[in-house]
Order: sequence, then C-alpha cells, then structure tokens
Amino acid sequence: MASEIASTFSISDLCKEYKVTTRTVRYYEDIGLLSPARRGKTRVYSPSDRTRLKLILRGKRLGLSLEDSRQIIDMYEPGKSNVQQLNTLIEAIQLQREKLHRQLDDIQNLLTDLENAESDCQQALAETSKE
Amino acid sequence: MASEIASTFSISDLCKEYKVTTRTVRYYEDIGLLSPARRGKTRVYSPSDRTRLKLILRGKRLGLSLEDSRQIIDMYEPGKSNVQQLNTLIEAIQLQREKLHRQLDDIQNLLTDLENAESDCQQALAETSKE
DNA sequence: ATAAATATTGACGTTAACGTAAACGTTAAT
DNA sequence: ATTAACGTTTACGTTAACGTCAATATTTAT
Repeated sequence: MASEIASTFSISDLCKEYKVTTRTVRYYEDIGLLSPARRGKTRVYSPSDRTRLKLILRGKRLGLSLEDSRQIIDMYEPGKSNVQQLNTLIEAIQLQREKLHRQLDDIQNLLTDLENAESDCQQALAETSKE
Repeated sequence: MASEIASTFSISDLCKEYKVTTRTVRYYEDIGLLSPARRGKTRVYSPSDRTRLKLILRGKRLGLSLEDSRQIIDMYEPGKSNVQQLNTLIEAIQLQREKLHRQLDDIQNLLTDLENAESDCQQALAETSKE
C-alpha cells in the first residue's frame, strides 16, 4: 500500500492551534457542531473536523452566534437536498451575504472613525510638544 | 431670540428609530454608556446621546461587547488627556484597527465561501431540472 | 512499573445583555 | 374625570457560551 497521510489531531492539538480550551471544543461537540471519531474513549479529530472548528471560530470573530455558524457551515454541503430545500438555502445564503455587506460597511465606517480619532491624538501630541 | 432647534428625543423615539426596547436603552444607562438629561423623572435624549446609541448598536452588529464599544467611543474625545494617556490611546486605537482589518479579511473569506455555496446550489438546481 | 501528562465524564458556577413582570406616577385626549 | 398612552423604578428570570472544579481513566516517558 502507498504511504498514509494519517493527519489526525488530538483535542489538545486543536486547542493549542486555535487558542481555545478543551471545554470549548467539547462544548461544540455537546451541541452537535463537531462529531470527532473515537479511539476507545479518546476523541480523534480529522482534517475536516479541524476545518469546521476553524469556521466556527471565524464566525465568532465576526460576532456570529454558534447557531448562525451552524447554519452557515451547513450551507457548504447542499448534499441530497430537493429543489424546495435548495431554493430555501439560496435565500438564506443571500440573506447572510446582505448582512455581511452591511457589516463591511460598518467596519469601513468604524475604521474611518478610528483613523480620525488617531489623527486627533497625533495633533494633540504635536500641540503638547510645542509648549 | 432666534429659532430654537430643540431636537431632543424621548426614550420611545430612540427605541422606534433603532428597533430596540426601552429595557435596552435603560440598561445602557445603568452601565454608564448613556447619560440622558432629565425633565423631572423623564429621560430626555440629546442628538449626542442619539449618536452614542447609534455607535453602540453599530458595535453590536460587529460583535463587539458593550465594554469594547465603551472603549472605542471614549476614543473619540481625547479631551484633556496628558501625553502618556494619548500614547496609550493611540496604541489602543491601532489595536482596534488591526482587529478590524482581521475582521475585514474574515468577512471577505466568508463572502467568497457563500458565493461558492450559492453557485453550488445553482448548479444542483440546474442538474435537477435536466432530469 | 511508576510518575507525569493527557484524556474522560459529570455537574455546578458565571457573565453579559438583556426579558419580563409588578407596581406605580404623569400627561393627553375624549 | 377617566381611560389610554407613556413614563418611572425595582427586581427576579433567562440564555448563550463557556469556566471551573472533581473524580477517574489512559497514555507516555523514564
């Protein structure tokens, strides 16, 4: 047989990589966001499990709830959906995209605000050094 | 005297405008994020109060905690800070900006993912209609 | 083989950000 | 004058997303 690219991860592997606690990862399993394999009682994570975790954490950074992330991640595998389900999914995807575009706007505005705030600070510093 | 541009708001004015409950607005006051004037016991909000609320809600859409928003809003009025404080503030601003840039990245990636997911759906629909 | 590290399953605790209800006062319209 | 609409404070309840033990395997290194 050819070479095996084992590539599995222990819970602490993932925790170190993504700077989260084991409690967090196990919690995600509790609520069905992750379903790692088991070797005996020990959890064994596949690359796909790892990716799911990564997506969940990206969602968190964006302020999504875990349920939101679940919805979005489920969007990635239309699988054996029927037409009705596919249309519903497309609508959901578009809603999410609109929300993300609003969020992009918010970020741009906030960045502008912060740039102004920073230059105000720089000016104040300049004034101070003049005296 | 010239014309007065009164421009004050009741609590329900703001609640209707921003689609939040009175509980929420009063809560923000409880934790010191808003400090409206009073006419008797009744809260009277100024345009500046209204702006603060708007900023808080924008922060929420971005997944910021109320404490994060407080920090950021406070950045807008350097006021009578000394040099030490100004430098600290500038560092804080830059940290926030970096975080926002990461968030921009996350959003771009998620948008790409969703676009792909959507086109997968469209394809699946096309396949379905062929049979 | 034994210590150290890492794993497991409970299960109660915590925090932020409000929800919800009670009990009450004030103003506005009929 | 009395309802309706709006305001107030106080206070207990709730939910998400974990934290923090404890008690107990199992694995790994020496």
